[in-house]
This record gives sequence, C-alpha cells and structure tokens, in this order.
Amino acid sequence: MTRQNCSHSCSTYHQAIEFIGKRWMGMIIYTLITGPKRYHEIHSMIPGISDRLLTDRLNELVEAGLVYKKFIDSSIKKVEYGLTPNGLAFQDVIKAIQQWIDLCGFEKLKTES
Amino acid sequence: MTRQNCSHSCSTYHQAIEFIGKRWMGMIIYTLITGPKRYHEIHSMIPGISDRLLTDRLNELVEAGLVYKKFIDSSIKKVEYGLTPNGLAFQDVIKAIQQWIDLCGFEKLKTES
DNA sequence: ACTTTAACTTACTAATGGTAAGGTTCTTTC
DNA sequence: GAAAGAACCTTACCATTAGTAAGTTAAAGT
Repeated sequence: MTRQNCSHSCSTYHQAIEFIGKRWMGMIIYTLITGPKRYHEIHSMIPGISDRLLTDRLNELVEAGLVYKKFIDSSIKKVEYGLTPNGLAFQDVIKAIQQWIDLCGFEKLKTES
Repeated sequence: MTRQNCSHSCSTYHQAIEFIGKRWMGMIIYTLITGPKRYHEIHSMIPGISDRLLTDRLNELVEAGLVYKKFIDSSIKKVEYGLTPNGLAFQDVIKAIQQWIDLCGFEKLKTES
C-alpha cells in the first residue's frame, strides 16, 4: 500500500491531465519523441506557437522532469531539448490517443463552425 | 489511403489533445466512465469546478459526440449525461495516462512550490 | 566591425477561466 | 395549493492565462 485507496488517486490523475493538457504541451512532447531538438527546430515544427509560450512550456517540462535541457559546447546560444526516460514513457499515452482518434474519427467531429 | 501521410495527421492529434486537455475535460470524462450521471452528481464529484464551466464543457462534449444528454421523464430539470461509444473508448487513454503516472511517479514531480 | 541568428525577455492586448448572483422550472413539504 | 428549496443553467464581472510584437544578449558568419 504505497499509494492511496486506488492505485492512483483521482487527484493525481487530475493534476497529470491538467498538466499535459496545457496548451502546446502535447505537441511539444510529440515533437521530441523523434529525438532531441534545438529550440528553433521545435519552434519551426509547431506552427502557431509563440516564442514566449514555447519557452514557458519547455521550462515547465524541464521542471517536471520530462525534458532535459543541455547547452551544446557549453554555449548559452546552443541549446538542446530532449525527453528524459519519464518523457519518453509518454509515448504510450500518445499512441493511445492516436488509436482513440482512429477509432472515433475525431477529425470529423471537430470540423468546427 | 483514406488519411494523410501518416495514419493520423499530426494536426488532428494536436486538435484532439488540445480538446481533451481543456480545463476539467479530463475529469468530466473520468467521472462518467463509471456510468451516466446527473448534473449535480458530476458537480459534486469534481471539487472546484464551477457551474458555468461544467455546463460549457458538457456542451462541448455533447457537441463533439463523446457525451449524450438525456432528459429524464422529458423534464427540463432532470438531466442525465453519459458517455457515447466514442466517449467510452477514451478509457484506454485514461488507462495509458494512469500507467504513465505509476511509471514516472508524477505526484512527486508536481508537489508544487 | 557589421549583420544575422538563436534563445530568450518584457510589455501589452485578447481570450479563457473563476466567482457570484440571478432566473426558471420542477419537486417537496406543510 | 402555496411556499420553499433544489436542479440546471445564464449573465455579468473580475482574474488568470495566452497571443503578439518588440527588444535583448551572446555567439557565429562574412
């Protein structure tokens, strides 16, 4: 019994889904699944994201231990971001979401307006 | 080739995760997994949510086809919300998130401040 | 040395979320 | 059967978060 009543308290699930559901969070992790990237690479792979939010979200991910930040050649202007083991494990969640999309045809549902 | 370059375009994934990541969305679906509920039941099961947001989110879920809304005894004041098959299929995503939490110990990471 | 680029940072505006009050329509209670 | 209360919203207003645009600093190219 190292955990609460169930194997994962519902408030932990709540925290987790609110965290990974923050705007752009899912896309940033998704981008890094294919390997570590530099700031501007991530930026160019996610159309619409702003400098500020990309910086914010990356910092939050680093703080949560899902992403590491590495200065290449110890230069402040060469930064690499990549997934930690915990971040990589998120792949299974992405797969589950993609399977769910395939199953329910989400794109059709959200053809907005 | 009914779909795009990959089996699910990354923009569809983006749309999907931004939708399910909206505030309270994850919790509302989670609550309904155990069976259909009335408005006030859902409300009491999610501490902190406001009337307005619960109404908004439920409407969005109904519009997206993940939740149905049923008037009991054709009364406007007796409403039941439940998951449609597409909503129920979301269980697998929840399971994946819970497994990921168990694996990476998310609760420890987010002991804030 | 001069310009460009990477990686932020800051200031300001727009959108979204939270709070609180009110408004019907039903049910309950006397 | 009238009054009170609960269910399910709706509206108005304030707070927080996100988006936009401009500026900053350090290194790298020319």
